[in-house]
Amino acid sequence: MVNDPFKALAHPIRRGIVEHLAAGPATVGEATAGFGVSKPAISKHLRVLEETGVVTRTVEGRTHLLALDTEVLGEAAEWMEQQRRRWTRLFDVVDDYLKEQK
Amino acid sequence: MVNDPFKALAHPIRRGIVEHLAAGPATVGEATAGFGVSKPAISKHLRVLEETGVVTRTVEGRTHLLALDTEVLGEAAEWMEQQRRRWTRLFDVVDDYLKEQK
DNA sequence: GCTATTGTTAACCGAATGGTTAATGATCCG
DNA sequence: CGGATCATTAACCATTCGGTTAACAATAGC
Repeated sequence: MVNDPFKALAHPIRRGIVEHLAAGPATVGEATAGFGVSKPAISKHLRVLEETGVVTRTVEGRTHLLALDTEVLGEAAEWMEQQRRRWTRLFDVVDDYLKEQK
Repeated sequence: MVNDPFKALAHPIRRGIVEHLAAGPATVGEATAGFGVSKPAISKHLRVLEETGVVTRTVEGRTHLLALDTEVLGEAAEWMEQQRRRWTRLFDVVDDYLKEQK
């Protein structure tokens, strides 16, 4: 089991799938067209995205409907923003201090 | 060369280093204490973070001063937020439509 | 019922990742 | 100078990752 959203987004093909699904739900074929890899390769990428909870799947007949589940995506983005802001705030404090010295 | 911020953040130790540096610059020893791996392992993780531009290094005597460079971090967070929002907006539209049907 | 379509699973392979120990560089300090 | 300290590089090893082909499963449509 993977369960790490950053790891899930570490591969460009997987980010490509997410980008496609951000426009709305799609079948496997639709969401993964044009990546230039075989179908088994795609299947593996999808499993990683599912395991982290980034993507959900609904089987409808012989096609599988994929959709983004943005909760995990949001949490990960929030983590990054939080780290960025903590550092930026400190940087501003130091910057102000340096300006005062002049 | 790695140069992919998502790949750089795919490893928990590397995220741990980023978290520490979000509190302010630190030496290698400070920023990487308590991860329970050898120093060469740490060196490799640092190289990955540097190659993506997430972390910068300033050599000062025999110690190396590390600091976050939040630009790349911000770009990655922005990408995720953008995907999330695009999907959420569509979801809201569909949701509203379904409510109207009642 | 046969065939095409959609997608997965199984088995395998090479390359990358993440870790180790041993040796090396470079600086500080008595 | 000589030792202690901070950190990297080199060489090696096991595991994971990302890809392949071949075979299978399940539905759709003639």
